[in-house]
Amino acid sequence: MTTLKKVAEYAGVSTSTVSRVIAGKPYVKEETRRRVLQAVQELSYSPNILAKSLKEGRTNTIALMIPSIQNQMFPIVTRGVEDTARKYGYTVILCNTDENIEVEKEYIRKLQDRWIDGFIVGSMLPASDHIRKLKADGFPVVLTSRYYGDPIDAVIIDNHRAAYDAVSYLIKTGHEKIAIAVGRRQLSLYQQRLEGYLDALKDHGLPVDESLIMHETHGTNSFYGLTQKLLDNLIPDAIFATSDPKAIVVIRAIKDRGLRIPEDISVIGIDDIEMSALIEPPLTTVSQPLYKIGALAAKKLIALIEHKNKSKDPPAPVVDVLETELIIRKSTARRK
Amino acid sequence: MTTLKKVAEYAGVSTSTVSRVIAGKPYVKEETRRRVLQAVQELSYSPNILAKSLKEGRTNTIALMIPSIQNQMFPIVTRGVEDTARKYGYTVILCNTDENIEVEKEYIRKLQDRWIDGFIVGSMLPASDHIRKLKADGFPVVLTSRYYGDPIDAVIIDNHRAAYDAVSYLIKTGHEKIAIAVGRRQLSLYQQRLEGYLDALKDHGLPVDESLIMHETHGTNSFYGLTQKLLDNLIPDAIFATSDPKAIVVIRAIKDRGLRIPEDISVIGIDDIEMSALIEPPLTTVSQPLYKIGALAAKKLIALIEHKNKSKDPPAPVVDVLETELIIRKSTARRK
DNA sequence: GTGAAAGCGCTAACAT
DNA sequence: ATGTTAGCGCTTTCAC
Repeated sequence: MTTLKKVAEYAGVSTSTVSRVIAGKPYVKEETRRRVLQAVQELSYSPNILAKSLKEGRTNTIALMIPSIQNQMFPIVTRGVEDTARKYGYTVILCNTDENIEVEKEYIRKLQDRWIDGFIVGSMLPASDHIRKLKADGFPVVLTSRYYGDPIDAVIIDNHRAAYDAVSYLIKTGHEKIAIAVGRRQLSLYQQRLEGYLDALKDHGLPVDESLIMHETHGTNSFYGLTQKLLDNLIPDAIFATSDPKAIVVIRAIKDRGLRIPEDISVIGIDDIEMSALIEPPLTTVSQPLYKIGALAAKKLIALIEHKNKSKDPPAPVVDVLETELIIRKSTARRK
Repeated sequence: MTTLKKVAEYAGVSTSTVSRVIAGKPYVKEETRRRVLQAVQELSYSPNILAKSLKEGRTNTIALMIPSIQNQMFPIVTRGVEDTARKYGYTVILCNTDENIEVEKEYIRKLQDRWIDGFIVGSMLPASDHIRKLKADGFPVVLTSRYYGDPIDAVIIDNHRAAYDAVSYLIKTGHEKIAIAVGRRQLSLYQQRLEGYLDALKDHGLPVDESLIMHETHGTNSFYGLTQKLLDNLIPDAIFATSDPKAIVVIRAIKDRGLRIPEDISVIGIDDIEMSALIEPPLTTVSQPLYKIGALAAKKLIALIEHKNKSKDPPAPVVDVLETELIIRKSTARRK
């Protein structure tokens, strides 16, 4: 283990001089600098970040909290975060919370003790008061995807509008009996998507049929059974899934029932994950810029962190709403 | 910020006593212990892990290096790693290398400076000498998936056998013209899977037809074009994809050609990722225990780390070969 | 320009 | 059973 001290001895200077050279600070004679650099080279010294962090009170590490990396939305978001973090010299710690608020809390506690510089939270629940406390305690926090109106920076999409666009498209292409697969109601993003669906129906003069509304019971896969049950009673013109993973399960259920997509039933989703274009039929969906969401969240968080280092008050939170786009593929077709 | 010292003053004892109590060490009078715990409570003290790490020379952090979390194999492996790490009190840093050896090197350097306790490497390339050096320098390292016979702990599957099983199954169910989609040759796991294919053919008296062998050119998606080109010349009985993501692309290409699966062409893969059961038709594949691979790798790595703390010599590396299993679904059908 | 020395918060001999 | 003290490796005043 080569330390600063050894380099100093080797170069015949003091540790503070070496420190200055390493940090690229001024007020070092050119010749001295050269000698130190030489020593660094020859001893192949590299600084101990831990000691540096202890001294400086920051670790250049951020945490990314998500429900689960197995949800296909998150690998892309994660790449956005990680690529950006790396670009700025930060490392990221990945935390899967499984929607379990206790796991989330435990992570927060542990990471605070580690002096994590900031948090990107994609797993926020209405009850996640520990996240709010984090922010209130002055920790840099950026929310993604899930946002409940708190005074915290966030990167989201307009969920109501994405759903409204999807359902309007179905209506305009002649669908009338439109079912919906809604995710957990406690997540406002699903609540908003449900409302987008309801409003689209209303605005186009279509009635709301409660029996066409499927509510998630226990995970995404529950839509397999729910769809089967729905089909026992009636065949809708279309099913709007409030996320692509749900759409994929819905499609599986429809096919296992011997029905064709889009001939018998159209299916539309929201997300545009990688698989959406690859499944059969390729899924019509409203894309959200997942990579960009991650990248922007990371960028904002890092800005917050650097700002904090200059010890000003935290700036007023800003919520970025990114654009979504309807991607028409083969899982929907004109009716009548 | 509450520190040990403040707790000590508050409780009217020395810092070492507080340290002892926190660490649960013996030789502390029951009443003193209670008083300290009380102080810890009231000041809501929690230790600074950074300082502790600096002192102890270990960080309870491990790095997981993978090609990309966007490759659908890795979210599952990652969950295995992370769940296990958390259970043992470790945090994991996620590193996507994009198969870029420079990125890998940069990560290693950065993480060494951070005093990462150990590495799980799922991105090993034949040229990854920096990983070998890591191990040689005494760092705990565990390899997953990719293994080139180095004296390093590893968790892998028998690739030759997995491929052999897949192809043998095709042959036994009447397929003769069997094409193969082979991943990058420089990765021995694909080389081995190719050999498994070749040997299965040989053992069953089938000829090898070079024109049936598709080699990956630039990423998984290149198999879309390769498959199309293959189908221009001939329609094989089956296509063996050396991984499920490749199988999914191959299926897309076949369908876009207007051919049916399995009626016209059977398709078989290796992996059994979550999507494999959901696509149309559900994919016949040889499953590998991805979660278990991650979990076992983490467990082994942690054992290595704890062993190292007792400062014995590192134990001889052991390579664990986990079982694979043929999962028959709907993408293959009996011929003739 | 450069060096001495204090201290970030903790642990672990060593003393008592 | 408890306290004193010397670092872990680094940065940063403050002198010179």
